Amino acid sequence: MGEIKYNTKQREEILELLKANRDRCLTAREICGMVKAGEATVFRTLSALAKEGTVSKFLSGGTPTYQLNECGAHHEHIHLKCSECGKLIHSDCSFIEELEHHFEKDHSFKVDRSKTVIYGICSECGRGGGQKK
Amino acid sequence: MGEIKYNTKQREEILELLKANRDRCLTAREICGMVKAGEATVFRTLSALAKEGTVSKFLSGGTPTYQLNECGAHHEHIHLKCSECGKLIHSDCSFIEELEHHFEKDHSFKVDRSKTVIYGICSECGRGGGQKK
DNA sequence: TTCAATGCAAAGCTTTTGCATAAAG
DNA sequence: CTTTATGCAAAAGCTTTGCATTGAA
Repeated sequence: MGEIKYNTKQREEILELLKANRDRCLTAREICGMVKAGEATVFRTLSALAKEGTVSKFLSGGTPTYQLNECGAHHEHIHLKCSECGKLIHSDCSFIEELEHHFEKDHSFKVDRSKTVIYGICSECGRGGGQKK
Repeated sequence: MGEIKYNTKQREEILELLKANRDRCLTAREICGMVKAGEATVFRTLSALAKEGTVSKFLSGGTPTYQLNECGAHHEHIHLKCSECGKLIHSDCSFIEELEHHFEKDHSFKVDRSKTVIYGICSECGRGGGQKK
């Protein structure tokens, strides 16, 4: 299934799940558990979607995870990921442009927002001293 | 081997290898092949070093890879990684402070420099139109 | 109908673990 | 000596593949 030709329930369900979790990263395993589709289908679908650019694959705490790429390369936001609770925050503010501008101007480096993740501690965890492990 | 207490030849050799390849990402498999240490030791060492922040783990074309993080957690720089050639660039400029300040002030988000990686296309690849696949 | 996508189960990899042994301090 | 790190081999995980079957167009 290198390229997508037909639409199927399975793929739709996987996409629905990813949409419902736009702000989280899901592992392949989690997706398998949440969808009525076989493992092979999940992996095949995810890799087809990743190839298309519809989803992105990240490394979250050592484990590969997938997340909808609701933007294409041209959306005005970047991801902040909390190392404590795992939350993925979408930062939409205009600072991103400044950031891109800086790296492009001073380092000739074209930032790819869709892949970049800034790690740190989110407001909740920073305040409360962290919740989960 | 959660924490490192003793120094061993194996670990030294692994570190040497990583130093000799500061500007590349190596897979665990490659490292196994290039060092006289068992697989288990390589993995244990890499994960201990990653926990310490001495090395970073990336996802390079779908495969996890490791690379020396020649800085320590408290150094004034952030990493830029080229999605094209895989090069890891250390950006030392003061913009980092601005960046941290912004996220802390406007988003109450404490950036962790040692974990953050900004993806994009480096000057060489951007210019030449990319070299390797 | 036709051809792609699914599902299952097996195969292939990668990474982790248990335990006896070797090495560091 | 005491305690940690190593190595091996086995186990556990994750991802891919082959092939018959199902489902889309």
